[in-house]
Amino acid sequence: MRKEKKIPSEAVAPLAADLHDWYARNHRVLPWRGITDAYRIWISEIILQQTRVVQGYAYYNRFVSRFPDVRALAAADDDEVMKLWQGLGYYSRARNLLAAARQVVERFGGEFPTTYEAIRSLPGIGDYTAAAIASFAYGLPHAVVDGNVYRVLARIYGIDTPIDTTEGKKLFAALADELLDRKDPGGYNQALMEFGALYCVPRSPQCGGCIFADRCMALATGRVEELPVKLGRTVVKPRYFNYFYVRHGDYTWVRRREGRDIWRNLYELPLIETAEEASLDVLQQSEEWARLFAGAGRVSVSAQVYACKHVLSHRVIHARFYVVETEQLLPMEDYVRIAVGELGDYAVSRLTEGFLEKMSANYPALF
DNA sequence: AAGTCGGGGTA
DNA sequence: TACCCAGACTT
Repeated sequence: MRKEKKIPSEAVAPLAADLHDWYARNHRVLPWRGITDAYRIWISEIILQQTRVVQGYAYYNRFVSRFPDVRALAAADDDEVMKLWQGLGYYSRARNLLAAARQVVERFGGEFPTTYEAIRSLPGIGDYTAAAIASFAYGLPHAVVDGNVYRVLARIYGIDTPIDTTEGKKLFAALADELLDRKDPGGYNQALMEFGALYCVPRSPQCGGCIFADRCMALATGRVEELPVKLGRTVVKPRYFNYFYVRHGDYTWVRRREGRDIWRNLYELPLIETAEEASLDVLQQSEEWARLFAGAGRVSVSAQVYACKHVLSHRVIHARFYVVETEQLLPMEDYVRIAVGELGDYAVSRLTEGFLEKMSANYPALF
């Protein structure tokens, strides 16, 4: 029989009273705070998934300005939504956002759902986001558990169960629910997260003046820097992308990325991905090259004009860019021909954006 | 339970 | 560098 792991939360004075007091004195003023519009709260929560406030701030303002309500978003063009999301990362959020807006219109008559279960059923909304919307917009008693909550609770209660395990997730969810202030779930949730974001920070928190210094197990045992525990192994795999900025007159070519891969629904230049670093010579002898430039006539290729390592959380992309001018107008299967000036209308990855910026700075004649 | 999906900030 | 950020979804 396994020993029941019970966190003795009764042994620690409840956090709510001190938390509310701290929040009143220290919280940031943000456009999605102090409102009850579930639509705007939802937009902010999706944008802020795995994203810092400073990074998402401008995106939020642009989004709610362009799409003031759920019906406006539901009617939006897919590419425009991707363009608004460009540079923010985790693009499935944008795709799910649009899909969810359309479901709100179809399933709920255009009114954002008002129960936890209904909210949770929308694409892109998991346990955290459903609890956030339900408590902030409707005052429903659901505890949020995000990275901040894991950290604050792990430290105060001295919990070293890894947070990225099923056991850890269940344990913290149960504790957060037990601690939730039922009189003000939304205010309590926001305060707990804000406390983690501003004060109980991952590294070098100033525990000296902490409002919980008298009851923090981690501080008492000198384990503040060790908690929370995460198993997390980040294996970074390399990929090799060879891009071609193809020109014929004022035309160039782009393609929308499809399939289960990074940057789905974003646009990119003609690409040959290789299993390892490849020279231009090798690329020119490949089948992909032949297929790409079939019917191009004489093809003149620049030397590599731009190269970089694009680092993602679990990938490092070794990218090389070349400029190609073709004698004939290309058929270029899979790619769409556009005027060079229209490049800016298409949502692209930060990698491609970086190349385009570099090009327009160094070779303005090509743009 | 493990893998995938971005980009940027911080020590 | 390594870790983290108002996580969700797929396999």
